[in-house]
Amino acid sequence: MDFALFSFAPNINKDIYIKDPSSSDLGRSIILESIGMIDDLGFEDFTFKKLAIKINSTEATIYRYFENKHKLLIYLTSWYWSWIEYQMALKNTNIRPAIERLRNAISVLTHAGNYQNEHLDIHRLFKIICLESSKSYMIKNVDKNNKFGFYFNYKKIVSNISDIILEINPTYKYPHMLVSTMIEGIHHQEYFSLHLPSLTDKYENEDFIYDFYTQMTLLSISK
Amino acid sequence: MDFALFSFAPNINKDIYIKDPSSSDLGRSIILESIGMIDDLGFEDFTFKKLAIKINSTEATIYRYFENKHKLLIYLTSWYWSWIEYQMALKNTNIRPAIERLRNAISVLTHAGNYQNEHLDIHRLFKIICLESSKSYMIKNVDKNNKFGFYFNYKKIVSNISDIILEINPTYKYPHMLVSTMIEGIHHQEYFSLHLPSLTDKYENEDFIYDFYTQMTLLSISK
DNA sequence: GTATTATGATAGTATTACTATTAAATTAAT
DNA sequence: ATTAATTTAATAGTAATACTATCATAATAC
Repeated sequence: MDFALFSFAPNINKDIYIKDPSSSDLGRSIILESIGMIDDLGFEDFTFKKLAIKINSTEATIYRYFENKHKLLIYLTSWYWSWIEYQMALKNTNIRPAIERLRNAISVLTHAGNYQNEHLDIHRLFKIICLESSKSYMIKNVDKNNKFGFYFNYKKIVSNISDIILEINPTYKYPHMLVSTMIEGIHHQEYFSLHLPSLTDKYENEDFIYDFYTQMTLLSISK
Repeated sequence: MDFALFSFAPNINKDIYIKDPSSSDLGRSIILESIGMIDDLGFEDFTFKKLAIKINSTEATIYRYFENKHKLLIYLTSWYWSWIEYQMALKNTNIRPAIERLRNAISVLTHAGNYQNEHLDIHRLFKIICLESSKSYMIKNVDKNNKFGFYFNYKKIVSNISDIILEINPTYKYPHMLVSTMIEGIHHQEYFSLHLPSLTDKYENEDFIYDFYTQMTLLSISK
C-alpha cells in the first residue's frame, strides 16, 4: 500500500490487459521481471514461458493478465509515456517561458534513463523503450490497436510538446512531425551510440543527444 | 541476361546470404515474392514455409539461400541502400553546389517509393523499408551483424550525406546525427501519415515530408 | 558421359504461442 | 467460522514456427 500524496499512478488503457497487473503481487512481478528479461534477452527471445519460470508461476497464469507478449510491451510503453507526462508536468510546474518548458521537455525525454522510480527499474525500461518500443506500433495490426487507444499516452506527449512549440511560434507548420521526429530520434541515437556509433556524433560531449535535439528543434521553429 | 551499360548492380555483403539469390531464377523469385509477402503479411507473419508454397518450392530450398528470414530482411535493406546510393549518384552527377546535392539527396530519400526498377517492385520495397527495416538492426545480435558489415550500405549513405553537410558548413557538429535522424524520420513519417496521422502534419501539402526535412536540415546546418 | 551442383520430397525436432481442464490455495462475504 | 467466489498452480494438449537431415532426381558443367 502506498499512501504518499500525489505519488505517480500511471494512466493505462484497460483494454491493454486482461487483468490489471498492478492489482496483485503476481501482476507486479510480471511487470517487474518482464522488464529485466526483455532487456536481457531482447523482445524476440522473451517468452511467457521463460518469464513464468523466473517468477515461479506458469504460462497459463501470465496469459490471464496479458493476451500475448505484444500487449505486455504495449503496457510497458504506455506506462512509460504516462510516467514521462508526469515527470514533464512536475518539471514544468510554475515555469512560464515556453522556451524553458520546451527545453525541460527535451531534457526529460533525453535523461529519462537516469531517473528513479520506486516501482520499477526506469533505467532498464528506458533501454527497452529505445530498442523495442517501435515494435509496439510497427506492426500489421497498428490500426486496430490505435482504434482501441493503445497509443494514446504517446500521442498525448507529442501533442503536449507540439502545443508548447506553437506557443513559441504559432505559425510553425510542422510541430507534430518535429516532435515525433525528435522523440524517435532520441531513442535511436541512444541506441546507435552504443551499437552503431558511426550514425552518431558522440565525441567527448556527455549530453550530445540533448544538445543536438534542442538545437535542431529551436532552429527549426525560429521565426 | 542484362547487357545494358551502367545498369544498376547492387553491392551486397556476401555473408548476408548462403547462396547468392541473384544467381538463379529461383533465388530471384525468392527476393521478388518475399517483397510481396512481407508487404502483405508483415515481417512477423511472413515465413519461409508460406514463401515456399508461393514460389512452388520447399522450405529446405529457401534455407539454402538464407540462414533465416532476418537475413533475408537484411538482404532487402542492403539492396535498397545500394540502390539509393546509385540513385543519388545519378541525380547528383555534374551538380556542383552542395546545397543542391543535399536537396537532391533528401528528394531521393523521400520520393524513393515512386521510382521504378526493372528487377523488383520499388514501391513495395519502400513500404517494407519504412515499416520493417529498423527490425534489421533493432535486435540483440546487432553487434555481431555490424561486425560482419551487414549495415555497411546504410552507414555509407549516412556518411555520404554527412560529407555534403560538412561541405556546406564545415563547423557543424552533428552531421551524422542529423542525417540518421532525418532518414529514420522520413520512414516513420511515411508510416505515421498512413496509420498514426496525429504524429504528422499532413494537410493539403503533397510533399510535406520532403519540405519538412529539407527545412529542418537546412536550418540546423545554417551558420 | 560422368561428375557436380541444385532442387524437390519427405521427415523429424525443439520451441513458441497459445487453449483447456482440474485441483488447490487465497480471499471475500455472510 | 463457514461458505462461496476468485485466483493461481499443475498438467496436458494443439497448431504453427524455425529450423535440420536425408535421399532421390533433375539440371548443368566439364
